[in-house]
Amino acid sequence: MTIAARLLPWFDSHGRHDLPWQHPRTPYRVWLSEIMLQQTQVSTVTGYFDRFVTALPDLPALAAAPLDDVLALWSGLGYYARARNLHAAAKACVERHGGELPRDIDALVALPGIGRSTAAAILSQAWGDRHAILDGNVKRVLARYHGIEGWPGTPAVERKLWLLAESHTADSTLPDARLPDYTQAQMDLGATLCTRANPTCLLCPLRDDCVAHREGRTAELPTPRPGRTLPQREAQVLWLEDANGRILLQQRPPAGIWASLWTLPQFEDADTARDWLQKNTRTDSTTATTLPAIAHAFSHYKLTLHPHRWHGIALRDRIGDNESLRWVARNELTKLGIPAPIRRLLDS
DNA sequence: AATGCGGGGAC
DNA sequence: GTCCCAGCATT
Repeated sequence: MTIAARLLPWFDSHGRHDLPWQHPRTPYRVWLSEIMLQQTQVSTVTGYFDRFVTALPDLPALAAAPLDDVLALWSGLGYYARARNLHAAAKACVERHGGELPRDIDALVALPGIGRSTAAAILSQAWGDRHAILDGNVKRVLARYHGIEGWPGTPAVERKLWLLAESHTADSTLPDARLPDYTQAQMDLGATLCTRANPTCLLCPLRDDCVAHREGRTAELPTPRPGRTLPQREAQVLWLEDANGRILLQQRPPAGIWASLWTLPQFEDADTARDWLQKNTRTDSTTATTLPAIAHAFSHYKLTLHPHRWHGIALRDRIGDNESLRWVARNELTKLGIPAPIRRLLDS
Protein backbone atom coordinates (compact mmCIF):
# COMPACT_ATOMS: atom_id res chain seq x y z
CA MET A 1 0.00 0.00 0.00
CA THR A 2 1.15 3.53 -0.72
CA ILE A 3 1.86 6.12 1.94
CA ALA A 4 -1.11 8.22 0.84
CA ALA A 5 -3.44 5.21 0.97
CA ARG A 6 -2.44 4.55 4.57
CA LEU A 7 -2.16 8.17 5.63
CA LEU A 8 -5.49 9.57 4.44
CA PRO A 9 -7.79 7.28 6.46
CA TRP A 10 -5.60 7.89 9.48
CA PHE A 11 -5.81 11.63 8.91
CA ASP A 12 -9.60 11.56 8.66
CA SER A 13 -9.94 10.14 12.15
CA HIS A 14 -6.75 11.27 13.89
CA GLY A 15 -5.41 14.31 12.03
CA ARG A 16 -5.60 17.90 13.20
CA HIS A 17 -8.68 19.57 11.75
CA ASP A 18 -9.06 22.54 14.08
CA LEU A 19 -5.92 24.61 13.47
CA PRO A 20 -6.69 28.35 13.25
CA TRP A 21 -5.49 28.70 9.65
CA GLN A 22 -7.77 25.89 8.48
CA HIS A 23 -10.95 27.91 9.13
CA PRO A 24 -11.21 29.56 6.76
CA ARG A 25 -8.37 28.11 4.69
CA THR A 26 -7.59 31.06 2.42
CA PRO A 27 -4.32 31.48 0.53
CA TYR A 28 -3.38 34.48 2.70
CA ARG A 29 -3.98 32.63 5.94
CA VAL A 30 -2.16 29.51 4.71
CA TRP A 31 0.78 31.64 3.61
CA LEU A 32 0.97 33.51 6.91
CA SER A 33 0.76 30.29 8.88
CA GLU A 34 3.50 28.65 6.82
CA ILE A 35 5.85 31.59 7.39
CA MET A 36 5.15 31.66 11.12
CA LEU A 37 5.63 27.91 11.32
CA GLN A 38 9.11 27.98 9.79
CA GLN A 39 11.33 26.57 12.56
CA THR A 40 8.53 27.27 15.03
CA GLN A 41 6.14 24.86 16.70
CA VAL A 42 2.36 25.01 16.30
CA SER A 43 1.75 25.69 19.99
CA THR A 44 3.95 28.77 19.80
CA VAL A 45 2.37 30.08 16.61
CA THR A 46 -1.36 29.91 17.34
CA GLY A 47 -1.54 32.99 19.57
CA TYR A 48 0.56 35.09 17.22
CA PHE A 49 -1.50 33.96 14.23
CA ASP A 50 -4.84 35.00 15.68
CA ARG A 51 -3.53 38.39 16.76
CA PHE A 52 -1.89 38.97 13.38
CA VAL A 53 -4.91 38.17 11.20
CA THR A 54 -7.16 40.22 13.45
CA ALA A 55 -4.91 43.25 12.95
CA LEU A 56 -4.13 42.57 9.28
CA PRO A 57 -6.92 40.37 7.89
CA ASP A 58 -5.84 40.22 4.25
CA LEU A 59 -2.91 40.68 1.92
CA PRO A 60 -3.68 44.30 0.90
CA ALA A 61 -3.95 45.26 4.57
CA LEU A 62 -0.55 43.71 5.24
CA ALA A 63 0.97 45.47 2.23
CA ALA A 64 -0.41 48.83 3.37
CA ALA A 65 0.75 48.47 6.98
CA PRO A 66 3.94 50.16 8.24
CA LEU A 67 6.80 47.71 8.75
CA ASP A 68 6.96 48.76 12.41
CA ASP A 69 3.42 47.46 12.92
CA VAL A 70 4.30 44.13 11.33
CA LEU A 71 7.42 43.79 13.50
CA ALA A 72 5.38 44.62 16.61
CA LEU A 73 2.95 41.83 15.73
CA TRP A 74 5.95 39.53 15.26
CA SER A 75 7.70 40.62 18.45
CA GLY A 76 8.72 37.56 20.47
CA LEU A 77 8.29 35.08 17.65
CA GLY A 78 11.92 35.25 16.49
CA TYR A 79 13.58 35.08 13.08
CA TYR A 80 12.44 38.62 12.31
CA ALA A 81 13.61 38.43 8.69
CA ARG A 82 10.43 36.39 8.20
CA ALA A 83 8.33 39.44 9.10
CA ARG A 84 10.30 41.77 6.86
CA ASN A 85 10.13 39.30 3.97
CA LEU A 86 6.42 38.73 4.54
CA HIS A 87 5.79 42.45 4.34
CA ALA A 88 7.95 42.87 1.24
CA ALA A 89 6.25 39.90 -0.43
CA ALA A 90 2.81 41.41 0.23
CA LYS A 91 3.88 44.63 -1.41
CA ALA A 92 5.28 42.70 -4.38
CA CYS A 93 1.96 40.86 -4.76
CA VAL A 94 0.08 44.17 -4.85
CA GLU A 95 2.43 45.46 -7.51
CA ARG A 96 2.86 42.37 -9.63
CA HIS A 97 -0.05 40.02 -8.93
CA GLY A 98 -3.11 42.19 -8.47
CA GLY A 99 -3.03 42.04 -4.70
CA GLU A 100 -3.20 38.25 -4.50
CA LEU A 101 -0.74 35.42 -4.03
CA PRO A 102 0.20 33.91 -7.39
CA ARG A 103 -0.94 30.33 -8.01
CA ASP A 104 2.39 29.33 -9.47
CA ILE A 105 5.35 27.62 -7.87
CA ASP A 106 8.03 29.72 -9.54
CA ALA A 107 6.22 33.01 -8.90
CA LEU A 108 5.83 32.05 -5.25
CA VAL A 109 9.47 31.05 -4.83
CA ALA A 110 10.44 34.39 -6.37
CA LEU A 111 8.79 36.15 -3.43
CA PRO A 112 11.00 36.88 -0.41
CA GLY A 113 10.70 34.37 2.43
CA ILE A 114 9.09 31.66 0.31
CA GLY A 115 11.27 28.68 -0.57
CA ARG A 116 10.46 25.48 -2.33
CA SER A 117 8.74 23.72 0.55
CA THR A 118 6.72 26.72 1.70
CA ALA A 119 5.56 27.39 -1.88
CA ALA A 120 4.49 23.76 -2.22
CA ALA A 121 2.65 23.85 1.10
CA ILE A 122 0.75 26.97 0.05
CA LEU A 123 -0.23 25.57 -3.36
CA SER A 124 -1.28 22.17 -2.06
CA GLN A 125 -3.21 23.43 0.93
CA ALA A 126 -4.82 26.54 -0.49
CA TRP A 127 -5.63 25.24 -3.97
CA GLY A 128 -5.12 21.50 -3.86
CA ASP A 129 -2.35 21.61 -6.44
CA ARG A 130 -0.04 18.58 -6.55
CA HIS A 131 3.29 19.59 -5.03
CA ALA A 132 5.53 17.73 -2.63
CA ILE A 133 6.56 19.41 0.62
CA LEU A 134 9.70 18.67 2.60
CA ASP A 135 9.64 20.22 6.03
CA GLY A 136 11.13 18.89 9.25
CA ASN A 137 8.22 16.52 9.77
CA VAL A 138 8.40 14.98 6.32
CA LYS A 139 12.17 14.66 6.54
CA ARG A 140 11.85 12.74 9.79
CA VAL A 141 9.03 10.50 8.53
CA LEU A 142 10.78 9.66 5.25
CA ALA A 143 14.20 9.15 6.85
CA ARG A 144 12.65 6.53 9.12
CA TYR A 145 10.26 5.04 6.60
CA HIS A 146 13.02 4.49 4.03
CA GLY A 147 15.91 4.09 6.46
CA ILE A 148 17.83 7.05 5.02
CA GLU A 149 21.22 7.59 6.68
CA GLY A 150 22.91 10.93 7.23
CA TRP A 151 21.94 14.27 8.70
CA PRO A 152 19.09 15.75 6.60
CA GLY A 153 20.81 19.14 6.79
CA THR A 154 23.38 18.01 4.25
CA PRO A 155 22.46 18.70 0.62
CA ALA A 156 23.05 15.10 -0.50
CA VAL A 157 20.59 13.68 2.02
CA GLU A 158 18.10 16.43 1.37
CA ARG A 159 18.24 15.72 -2.37
CA LYS A 160 17.41 12.10 -1.68
CA LEU A 161 14.48 13.04 0.53
CA TRP A 162 13.06 15.47 -2.05
CA LEU A 163 13.04 12.70 -4.66
CA LEU A 164 11.22 10.37 -2.29
CA ALA A 165 8.73 13.06 -1.28
CA GLU A 166 7.99 13.78 -4.92
CA SER A 167 7.52 10.13 -5.81
CA HIS A 168 5.03 9.64 -2.97
CA THR A 169 3.12 12.76 -3.98
CA ALA A 170 2.92 11.49 -7.57
CA ASP A 171 0.96 8.44 -6.34
CA SER A 172 -1.80 7.88 -8.92
CA THR A 173 -4.14 6.54 -6.26
CA LEU A 174 -3.95 9.87 -4.42
CA PRO A 175 -6.96 11.88 -5.70
CA ASP A 176 -6.42 15.52 -6.67
CA ALA A 177 -9.18 16.53 -4.31
CA ARG A 178 -7.22 15.21 -1.35
CA LEU A 179 -3.96 17.09 -1.80
CA PRO A 180 -4.68 19.55 1.01
CA ASP A 181 -5.41 16.67 3.38
CA TYR A 182 -2.42 14.64 2.23
CA THR A 183 -0.12 17.59 2.84
CA GLN A 184 -1.60 18.23 6.27
CA ALA A 185 -1.55 14.51 7.10
CA GLN A 186 2.21 14.26 6.59
CA MET A 187 2.82 17.10 9.00
CA ASP A 188 0.32 15.76 11.52
CA LEU A 189 1.95 12.36 11.50
CA GLY A 190 5.35 13.90 12.13
CA ALA A 191 4.07 16.23 14.82
CA THR A 192 1.87 13.80 16.76
CA LEU A 193 3.17 10.23 16.24
CA CYS A 194 6.50 10.21 14.40
CA THR A 195 8.05 12.61 16.88
CA ARG A 196 11.77 13.16 17.33
CA ALA A 197 11.89 11.43 20.71
CA ASN A 198 9.77 8.43 21.67
CA PRO A 199 7.66 8.05 18.53
CA THR A 200 4.33 6.26 18.99
CA CYS A 201 4.91 3.53 16.43
CA LEU A 202 2.14 1.40 17.94
CA LEU A 203 -0.45 3.76 16.49
CA CYS A 204 1.38 4.62 13.26
CA PRO A 205 -0.41 3.80 10.00
CA LEU A 206 2.95 3.39 8.22
CA ARG A 207 4.68 1.05 10.62
CA ASP A 208 4.25 -2.13 8.57
CA ASP A 209 6.45 -0.66 5.85
CA CYS A 210 8.76 1.46 7.99
CA VAL A 211 12.42 0.46 7.81
CA ALA A 212 13.38 2.17 11.07
CA HIS A 213 10.56 0.45 12.93
CA ARG A 214 11.33 -2.93 11.45
CA GLU A 215 15.00 -2.65 12.36
CA GLY A 216 14.42 -1.01 15.75
CA ARG A 217 16.27 2.11 14.72
CA THR A 218 13.68 4.85 15.23
CA ALA A 219 15.88 6.34 17.94
CA GLU A 220 18.83 6.62 15.51
CA LEU A 221 17.00 8.03 12.52
CA PRO A 222 17.06 10.64 11.26
CA THR A 223 20.78 11.04 11.95
CA PRO A 224 21.23 13.95 14.40
CA ARG A 225 23.11 17.07 13.50
CA PRO A 226 26.86 16.94 14.32
CA GLY A 227 27.48 18.46 17.74
CA ARG A 228 28.67 22.03 18.18
CA THR A 229 29.77 23.99 21.21
CA LEU A 230 28.22 27.43 21.15
CA PRO A 231 30.48 30.44 21.81
CA GLN A 232 29.64 32.52 24.87
CA ARG A 233 29.33 36.31 24.63
CA GLU A 234 28.63 39.03 27.18
CA ALA A 235 26.99 42.41 26.87
CA GLN A 236 26.03 45.33 29.11
CA VAL A 237 22.59 46.88 28.66
CA LEU A 238 21.47 50.24 30.04
CA TRP A 239 17.90 50.62 31.28
CA LEU A 240 17.57 54.38 31.42
CA GLU A 241 14.41 56.16 32.54
CA ASP A 242 13.75 59.89 32.46
CA ALA A 243 11.86 61.90 35.05
CA ASN A 244 8.57 60.91 33.43
CA GLY A 245 9.30 57.17 33.56
CA ARG A 246 9.91 56.89 29.85
CA ILE A 247 12.51 54.34 28.75
CA LEU A 248 15.35 55.00 26.32
CA LEU A 249 15.31 52.51 23.45
CA GLN A 250 17.74 52.14 20.62
CA GLN A 251 17.02 50.67 17.21
CA ARG A 252 19.50 48.02 16.19
CA PRO A 253 21.29 48.09 12.82
CA PRO A 254 19.41 46.73 9.78
CA ALA A 255 21.59 43.59 9.62
CA GLY A 256 22.69 41.03 12.17
CA ILE A 257 20.99 39.76 15.28
CA TRP A 258 17.66 41.43 16.12
CA ALA A 259 18.00 43.54 12.98
CA SER A 260 16.00 46.81 13.11
CA LEU A 261 14.38 45.84 16.39
CA TRP A 262 14.20 48.21 19.37
CA THR A 263 16.31 47.28 22.40
CA LEU A 264 17.99 48.87 25.38
CA PRO A 265 21.33 50.52 24.52
CA GLN A 266 23.80 47.63 24.48
CA PHE A 267 27.59 47.57 24.84
CA GLU A 268 30.32 44.98 24.73
CA ASP A 269 31.84 45.90 28.09
CA ALA A 270 31.29 48.08 31.14
CA ASP A 271 33.90 50.66 30.12
CA THR A 272 32.24 51.32 26.80
CA ALA A 273 28.89 51.60 28.51
CA ARG A 274 30.27 54.07 31.06
CA ASP A 275 31.89 56.21 28.38
CA TRP A 276 28.66 56.35 26.42
CA LEU A 277 26.71 57.22 29.53
CA GLN A 278 29.04 60.07 30.43
CA LYS A 279 29.13 61.46 26.95
CA ASN A 280 25.40 61.37 26.28
CA THR A 281 23.65 61.83 29.62
CA ARG A 282 23.66 63.91 32.76
CA THR A 283 23.90 61.32 35.49
CA ASP A 284 25.10 63.60 38.29
CA SER A 285 22.34 63.03 40.80
CA THR A 286 21.33 59.48 39.96
CA THR A 287 22.52 56.06 41.01
CA ALA A 288 22.44 52.78 39.16
CA THR A 289 20.90 49.49 40.15
CA THR A 290 22.60 46.44 38.74
CA LEU A 291 20.00 43.79 37.95
CA PRO A 292 20.50 40.02 37.76
CA ALA A 293 22.16 38.76 34.58
CA ILE A 294 19.98 37.37 31.80
CA ALA A 295 21.04 34.25 29.93
CA HIS A 296 19.82 34.01 26.35
CA ALA A 297 20.63 31.37 23.75
CA PHE A 298 20.62 31.87 20.00
CA SER A 299 21.02 29.06 17.52
CA HIS A 300 24.70 29.93 17.06
CA TYR A 301 25.88 31.57 20.30
CA LYS A 302 24.98 32.22 23.90
CA LEU A 303 24.56 35.70 25.22
CA THR A 304 24.63 36.89 28.83
CA LEU A 305 23.11 40.33 29.33
CA HIS A 306 24.04 42.47 32.34
CA PRO A 307 21.35 45.12 32.87
CA HIS A 308 22.00 48.36 34.76
CA ARG A 309 19.04 50.54 35.62
CA TRP A 310 19.17 54.33 36.07
CA HIS A 311 16.33 56.62 37.05
CA GLY A 312 15.88 60.31 36.34
CA ILE A 313 18.17 60.38 33.35
CA ALA A 314 18.37 63.41 31.06
CA LEU A 315 20.14 63.30 27.72
CA ARG A 316 22.65 65.96 26.79
CA ASP A 317 21.48 68.34 24.10
CA ARG A 318 23.75 67.03 21.42
CA ILE A 319 23.21 63.30 21.33
CA GLY A 320 25.29 61.13 19.08
CA ASP A 321 24.90 61.44 15.35
CA ASN A 322 21.98 59.22 14.52
CA GLU A 323 18.24 59.04 14.95
CA SER A 324 18.16 55.57 16.46
CA LEU A 325 17.44 56.64 20.04
CA ARG A 326 13.92 57.18 21.31
CA TRP A 327 12.25 57.80 24.66
CA VAL A 328 9.30 55.43 24.90
CA ALA A 329 6.50 55.46 27.45
CA ARG A 330 5.73 52.15 29.11
CA ASN A 331 2.32 51.83 27.48
CA GLU A 332 3.87 52.36 24.05
CA LEU A 333 6.17 49.35 24.29
CA THR A 334 3.61 47.02 22.74
CA LYS A 335 3.73 49.02 19.52
CA LEU A 336 7.38 48.28 18.84
CA GLY A 337 9.29 45.20 17.75
CA ILE A 338 11.29 44.30 20.85
CA PRO A 339 13.34 41.08 21.36
CA ALA A 340 11.78 38.64 23.79
CA PRO A 341 14.40 38.80 26.59
CA ILE A 342 14.38 42.62 26.54
CA ARG A 343 10.60 42.74 26.66
CA ARG A 344 10.62 40.31 29.56
CA LEU A 345 13.15 42.48 31.39
CA LEU A 346 11.11 45.66 30.85
CA ASP A 347 7.95 43.92 31.99
CA SER A 348 9.56 42.72 35.21
C1' DA B 1 28.47 23.81 1.03
C1' DA B 2 28.26 26.35 5.24
C1' DT B 3 26.54 29.85 8.02
C1' DG B 4 23.29 33.38 10.04
C1' DC B 5 19.06 34.02 11.92
C1' DG B 6 15.02 33.62 17.77
C1' DG B 7 12.49 31.68 20.83
C1' DG B 8 10.52 28.08 23.15
C1' DG B 9 8.92 23.24 23.76
C1' DA B 10 10.34 18.58 24.97
C1' DC B 11 13.37 15.80 27.34
C1' DG C 1 21.64 21.51 30.52
C1' DT C 2 20.80 19.67 24.95
C1' DC C 3 18.30 19.23 20.72
C1' DC C 4 15.54 20.86 17.21
C1' DC C 5 11.26 22.66 15.45
C1' DA C 6 5.68 23.47 9.13
C1' DG C 7 13.22 26.96 6.32
C1' DC C 8 15.10 30.64 3.82
C1' DA C 9 18.67 33.97 2.47
C1' DT C 10 23.27 34.89 1.98
C1' DT C 11 28.01 33.97 1.29
